[in-house]
Order: sequence, then C-alpha cells, then structure tokens
Amino acid sequence: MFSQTVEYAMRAVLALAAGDGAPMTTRQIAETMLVPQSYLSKVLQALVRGGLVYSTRGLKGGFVLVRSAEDITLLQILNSVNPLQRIESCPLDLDEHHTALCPLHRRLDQAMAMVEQAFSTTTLAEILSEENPCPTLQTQLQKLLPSVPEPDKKTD
Amino acid sequence: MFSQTVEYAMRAVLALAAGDGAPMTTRQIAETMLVPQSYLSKVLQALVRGGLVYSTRGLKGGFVLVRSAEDITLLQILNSVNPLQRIESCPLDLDEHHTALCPLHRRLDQAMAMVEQAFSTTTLAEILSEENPCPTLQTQLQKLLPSVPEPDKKTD
DNA sequence: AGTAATTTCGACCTTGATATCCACTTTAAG
DNA sequence: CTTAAAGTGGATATCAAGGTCGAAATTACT
Repeated sequence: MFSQTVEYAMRAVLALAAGDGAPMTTRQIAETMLVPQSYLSKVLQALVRGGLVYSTRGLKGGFVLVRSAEDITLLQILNSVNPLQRIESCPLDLDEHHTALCPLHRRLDQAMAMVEQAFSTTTLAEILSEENPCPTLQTQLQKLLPSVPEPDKKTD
Repeated sequence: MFSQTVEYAMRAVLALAAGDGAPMTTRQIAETMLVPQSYLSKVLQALVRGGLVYSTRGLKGGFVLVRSAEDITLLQILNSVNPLQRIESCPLDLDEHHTALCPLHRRLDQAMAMVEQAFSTTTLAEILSEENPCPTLQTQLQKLLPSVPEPDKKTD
C-alpha cells in the first residue's frame, strides 16, 4: 500500500533524526538504513523540495533536518514523496455540482483520512523514544556515530 | 494510495450488486461504471480468480456475483486485485529472530491494519443501502436495468 | 589564490509494473 | 451454424524503481 519510495524516505529521515546534528552523506544514510544509495539521492532531493531536510554540498556536506524531530510527522514525510491525495469528488459524477461523496468513495476517502490522521499525529521523536526492537538499525548507527547510546537491552 | 485497478474492481462489483441477478456483460458494466471496457475485462478476470464473481461465456453470458451483497466486503475486492500485505517483520532486521516490529514499521502496519479493518467490515449491501448522492451511477443503471428503482429524491 | 577532494544536483538510461487497447480463440444459446 | 459473449495473448504507453555519470558547489590544503 505504501511505495518503496515512502519506506526509504521514512528510513532516511529517521536516520537523520537518530544521528547527531552533523550533516550525513547519502552514503552514510544508505548504509545505516540499507537503502540503495543511488536511488536514495533522489528520495533525499524530494525531501529537500518538501522542505524537510536541508542539504549542503561539498566536503563535510550532507543532509540535516530542517526542524527538530518533535516537529516532523510521518505525514510530512509521506507528502513530500507520495502526496496523499484525498478524494475530493466522486470520479463517477461527471458534473461536480454537489459536495457529498457517494458511499463507495466516502469509504475510500475515510480510509485515507484515517491514515492521514494517524500519520499527522506521529512525530519522529515519538518513534525514536520508543524502545526499539530493531537491532540492525542500532548496530548500523553505532558503527557510524559512537555518540549514539546502546539500546536498552534486558540484561540477561 | 489505491490503484486505478482497485477503483475499477470496486465499481464493477458494485454494478453487479446493484443490478438484477442476471449476468452483466463487460460492456454493460463498463458503460454503467464509466470504466475502460478493454481493461475492465482483465479486472473482471482477477475478480473471477479471486472467487468473487462467476463468469459464463457465450450468448446471454456475463458476470454474476458468487455471493450475495451482504457477504462481500471491500477487503475481499481489494485483496483479489491488489492484495493488502501487512508488514510481518521489520525489513531492516536481517535475521528474523524476533516477532515485534520496530516503531516505524509498527506505525506503517497499524495504518494498514486500520484500512484492513475498515474494509473488512464494510459490505456491498451496506454501501448500496445508503442514500446515494452520486447521480451518474443511478442514471446509468436505470438506462440499463428498468427494474432498478429511482434514488430517493427529495420531492422539491 | 589555486587546486584537489568531497559531496549534492541534474540529466539520461534501464527495467519492471500498471494501465490500456486490439485481435484472435473458445464457449454457449438459439 | 450463426452470433454474442468471455478468455487469452500480445502490443503499447506511462509511471515507479533503480542505476550511471558528469556538472556544480563547497571545503581543505598547499
């Protein structure tokens, strides 16, 4: 239901949010998040155009988040890459005179509204603060950024 | 978020449910639901393979619903055309040892779960029973099937 | 200042999936 | 046996996903 590009975009922004403030290069993001590097550069450009990340070229350049993790929602990421377009009017209705949707498209639109609602209330900070049962991400991040703390692991 | 094919499939099944029990031809469905006829035949085949509609060839042939409108959900239509695949395990986690999803994919999967839930509890009968503010569909249906009643229109 | 190294940016190219059309074959009714 | 239908396969177009490569920008080092 969500495209590969959306997956990559979310991983990329998550990587930036998880790191220290320093610019991350495409390669760094690609390696930590296991995303094809050459495609990631396009996704990142979409995020730049979407106003979510800022890019600086040249040595020590890379990508940084424009806002802090608390102010970035999943919906913003989705929208800068695959804008979620709600159903405005019933595609079956030729003359767009009335505002109400037919029952079918009301359901379809409601489904999208639910996703929109859920994603618009989920911030990156929220995601990062939850205990993270994805070991790969932590491992990759630690390889790259020694400042990132180890995950709270149950001492067994 | 939903493909064109899904749109067409839902329109087609809705057309069948709205008609009398007699087989409808691809052309009839295409004209009532404003779907490209030549593509619709492929969508209908997917619905046949999905077990939702039954087809008979030859003269007086066409498509009929296998079950009644009360027993067909939007999810079944979606699944026979674009199977909604939930996220089973975090794509970042190479070795699939643990069951829990990471926070990001938990959200993505929750979004799909909501859609799945909404679609699985919506039947065709439910959609048909609501007052229908989509005039085009009614008009087209009446052209084809005189037995279909006029929509409840406020007598003005 | 000049140059080399690093990195994004942008423009093409390939591949695969989706959407659409058309012609031919098969099936069934009369 | 004719005719009306679904079924099937192939041709085509468009879009998404991914790759390649060179140009432009920026920093660092003489």
